[in-house]
Amino acid sequence: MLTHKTKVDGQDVEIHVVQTEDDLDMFSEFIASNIGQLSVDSETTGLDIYSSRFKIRLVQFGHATEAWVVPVELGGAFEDIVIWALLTVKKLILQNAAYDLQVFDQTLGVKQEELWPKVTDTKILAHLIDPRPLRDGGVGHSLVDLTRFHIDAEIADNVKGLMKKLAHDEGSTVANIWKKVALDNEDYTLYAGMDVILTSRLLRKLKPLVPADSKKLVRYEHEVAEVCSYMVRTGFLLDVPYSEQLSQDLKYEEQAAAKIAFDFGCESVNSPIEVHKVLDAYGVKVTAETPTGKPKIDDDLLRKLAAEGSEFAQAVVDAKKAGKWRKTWVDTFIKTADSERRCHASINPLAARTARMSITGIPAQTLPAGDSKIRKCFLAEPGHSIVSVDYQAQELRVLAHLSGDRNMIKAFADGEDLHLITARAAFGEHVQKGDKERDIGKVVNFARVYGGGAAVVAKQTGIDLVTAKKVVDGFDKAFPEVKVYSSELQKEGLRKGFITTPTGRRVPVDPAKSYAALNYIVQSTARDVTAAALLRLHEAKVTPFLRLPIHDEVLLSVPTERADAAAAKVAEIMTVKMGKVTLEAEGKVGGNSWGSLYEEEKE
DNA sequence: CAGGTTAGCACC
DNA sequence: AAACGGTGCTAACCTG
Repeated sequence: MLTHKTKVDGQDVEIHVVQTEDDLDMFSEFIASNIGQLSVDSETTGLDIYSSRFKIRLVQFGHATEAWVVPVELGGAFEDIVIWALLTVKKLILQNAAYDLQVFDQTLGVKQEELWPKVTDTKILAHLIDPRPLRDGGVGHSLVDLTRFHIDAEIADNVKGLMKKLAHDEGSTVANIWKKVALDNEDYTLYAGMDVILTSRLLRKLKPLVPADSKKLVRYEHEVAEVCSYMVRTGFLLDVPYSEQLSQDLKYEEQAAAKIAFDFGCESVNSPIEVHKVLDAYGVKVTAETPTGKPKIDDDLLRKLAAEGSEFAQAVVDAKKAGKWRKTWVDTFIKTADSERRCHASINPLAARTARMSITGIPAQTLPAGDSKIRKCFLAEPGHSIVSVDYQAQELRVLAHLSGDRNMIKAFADGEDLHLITARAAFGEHVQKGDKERDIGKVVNFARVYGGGAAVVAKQTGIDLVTAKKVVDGFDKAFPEVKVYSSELQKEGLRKGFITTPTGRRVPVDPAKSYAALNYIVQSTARDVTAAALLRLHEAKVTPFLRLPIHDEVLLSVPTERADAAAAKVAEIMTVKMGKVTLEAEGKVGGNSWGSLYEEEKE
């Protein structure tokens, strides 16, 4: 057995590294004498839990002054004892539990279901204390960032530097070192052991910092994380032959368009500098600028030029689009699919400042919605249909409730068309459903939720600034209490530096952007409506059918013969009353692919 | 040259 | 008086 002795925050700490089976007796004594609570972490070959090459290497247990590192990669007794320890310790502390619990599930066969009820996740606590990432003025949520702020900056840098140094020593990179490094490497085991010691210390520091209002969110967020983690484990079935064909078709499209652009003298369509060079040579003046003052070459400009007959601009648009669709979507799906053709998107249930979720790996929140091509890559299970259940005008209904605006509440209660109301307040009572004035009303309704004004509306709709102002005023006239509520909220944000949502969540408000307070509370409350719905669906045993949450929507795969009934049932479970406003969910039943819900957009 | 930043584009 | 909120990913570009 190897023992590292070092100091954290001025205190002596010991990290014991199990090397032979003889060391396991002492390890199990450590577990037995700390059976109430320990922090846990694992080291693995990478982050691709569901790939066939993925392996677990080390598992670490520890408290504030002592850690044990077990080389589970060796299997046998090392693996057995770790499984026993995971199941035996009564409370487990982890930093980003969803990751390690999926690792244990996949590699050791310890089901997540066994462990979630006894987990405390320091990352969840950190987010409830301050949801901002480093770049937005927060302290970050990674173990290193949290250690730097709450424990000791030097230790944080040392730990971070350890793997960097190791990668350098071995002639590798930080991303690749994890699978290569020797299991008993001293830097590696020191790093591994330090992680659990720091996690234990973090829990102590973070617990008292969770605001009193947010305390009730602690359990709730662990449960949301749990349900999301099950969805990730299930994965989404990929139509591999279709995806491969689509990838080829897109590649062909991209190359054909890029060839045309090349013949105009543009070597790379993705380089704004290159594209500008060609446009400039043809006498096109670009007036719009990027934030750093360079000519702005975007889709808006290129489409305008294409519409005026520019073959070059059209080619650039086509090549860029085909390239993005292939590289960002289709090829990523094919690459990440496991041996059973399933894609496991990774869901971060608590991501944004507002607590909105984010989905990475397969960026499922951002697949093109105007064309079914990309979403057709994903399939319901054999014999199943895709079902989507989404909240109707979720954020506007949340706004109606929060602001208490009588007109808005009444409009929703009577089933009236909110976009029409805004349009009529601006343009007069003659506006009808199909009119373009109603579309402008819709843009204004959303812009108001986002904190946008007349300039934004003008740009988005193409109408002039004066008319845009008129419609924005129309909104304020139609729903006067929204403005009152917004300014009260701004004041609160400026006074306290944060606002508190109805669930008790603190959302920091930047003094230079106090107008964003309204959007924050609406977005965050809407997120909690969907998150709470996930918990009710889990309670109702729907989880095995869930595929993904997408903001105001939940996506499922359900047996085809029961699809209509299931969609109705899920909608019923999701629908909820908020004061005088009903947050109504509506189910849609599709065919075998996700894309089937996006075909032949009518109207 | 790895890793960070910028620009652009996909969504709610 | 006005104020566009939140995300992820890629290629190109920049920097230590």
